[in-house]
Amino acid sequence: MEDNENKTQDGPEPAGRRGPPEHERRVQIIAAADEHFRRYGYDKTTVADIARSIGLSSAYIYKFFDSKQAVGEAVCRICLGRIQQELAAIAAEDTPAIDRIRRFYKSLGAQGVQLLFNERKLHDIVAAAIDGRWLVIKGHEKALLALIQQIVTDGRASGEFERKTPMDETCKAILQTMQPFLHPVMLEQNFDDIEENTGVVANLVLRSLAP
Amino acid sequence: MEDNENKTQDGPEPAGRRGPPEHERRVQIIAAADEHFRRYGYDKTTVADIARSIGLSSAYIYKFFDSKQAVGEAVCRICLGRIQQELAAIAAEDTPAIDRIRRFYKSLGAQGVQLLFNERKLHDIVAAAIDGRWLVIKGHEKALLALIQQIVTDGRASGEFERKTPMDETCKAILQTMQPFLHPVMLEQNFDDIEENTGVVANLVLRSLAP
DNA sequence: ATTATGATAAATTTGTCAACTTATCACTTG
DNA sequence: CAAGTGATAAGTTGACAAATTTATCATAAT
Repeated sequence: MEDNENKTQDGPEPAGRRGPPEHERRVQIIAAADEHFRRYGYDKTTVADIARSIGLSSAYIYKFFDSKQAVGEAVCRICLGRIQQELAAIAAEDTPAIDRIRRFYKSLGAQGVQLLFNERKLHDIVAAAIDGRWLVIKGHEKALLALIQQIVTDGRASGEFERKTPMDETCKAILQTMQPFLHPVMLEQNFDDIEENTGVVANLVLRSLAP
Repeated sequence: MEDNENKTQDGPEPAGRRGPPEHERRVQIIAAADEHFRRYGYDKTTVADIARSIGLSSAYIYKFFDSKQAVGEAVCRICLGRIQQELAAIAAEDTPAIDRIRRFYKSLGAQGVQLLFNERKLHDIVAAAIDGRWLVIKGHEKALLALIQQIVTDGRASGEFERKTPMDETCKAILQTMQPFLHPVMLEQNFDDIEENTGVVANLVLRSLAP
């Protein structure tokens, strides 16, 4: 069946796991949690709710996850994974790196706003994840950094971008400039001109990358 | 005596005011509020606390301010005004615009961290102001934008910076890149490598501004 | 007129305690 | 032994009355 939605994801093994790593139940739990979190929000769904919806006792959930938060992280990972996937597709395109940078910013902003408006409850979980320093977030940033590096590397190879600045510094700085479109709190505040802002920042970054 | 601390500030008249604009009592109220907010935080100090500390009834406070929030905005304005002052000094320096940009970022980050660690209660008020969309914040951003424009204009005149990109776009984009060092929530999350980050972003922006 | 207040309605916060939730563990079932 | 649960301690939340706080107004003093 269609399992591994978490492939674009970060590091080796997700935190908060417990028990058999590859297990049908684990998948079911995450799916049920995702559904409940989406509908009622993280706070309002109890572990018992999740367990009940797949006909289990809540105790059994803890055979697979350390805590409710760990389930939250798993759902969050999937959510961020979807965002990463679209961005990864852009990064991997066979188009000028300049275009990819621009589209990267646009997609980031658009997906952020989409989450904010159409999947508010998930947006809230991501916000909670950042606030609570859930480490799924570190993974997300690492993933973005890798995608940025991919584009910059290509751009340097093709002669579109300058080659003097240390790759690391360039990528770190670019990631910083994405914070306004990445961070839920910022999105909530600036959603009204995200489109314009992604545009002008992408332009600034591109001027900066020019050879 | 030493009154007008709010000179570097934003627009014409601060919101939430009421009654005589230039009045000794107003100054006293703000001073008392500043002291209480600093020590006990915005939430924990009551209008009565402020009034009592200058020997007035709380009703009289409302002759000068629309609401407790309006008093909060006034205090917030002074706090942000101090930050603006330091930044204005940098913007006005007679040094290469390149240096000023770099120092602008550094100062922004340093002052943000300083507020976070040494004046936590004021930091919290600024956070509340942003969250509640108090309009003192819009004023702050406007002021920053003006300072950025000042530096960029100088840099263009001196030949340090390129002249093609519309001034407006450039400044807006630069302000966006400052969000990670400007926004209290971001500062709380990234304080540990603010110094490095202001550095790399300033560098990125300077490469972008290069002619 | 300007400076100032007490009384007061409406909104918000605080404190309390019962109900609920999280997480563990010893235990059962197939 | 892998799959699964009931009982339960510790921690958290919800409901709701009491207390406090915000904000206004009519009125007094200078």
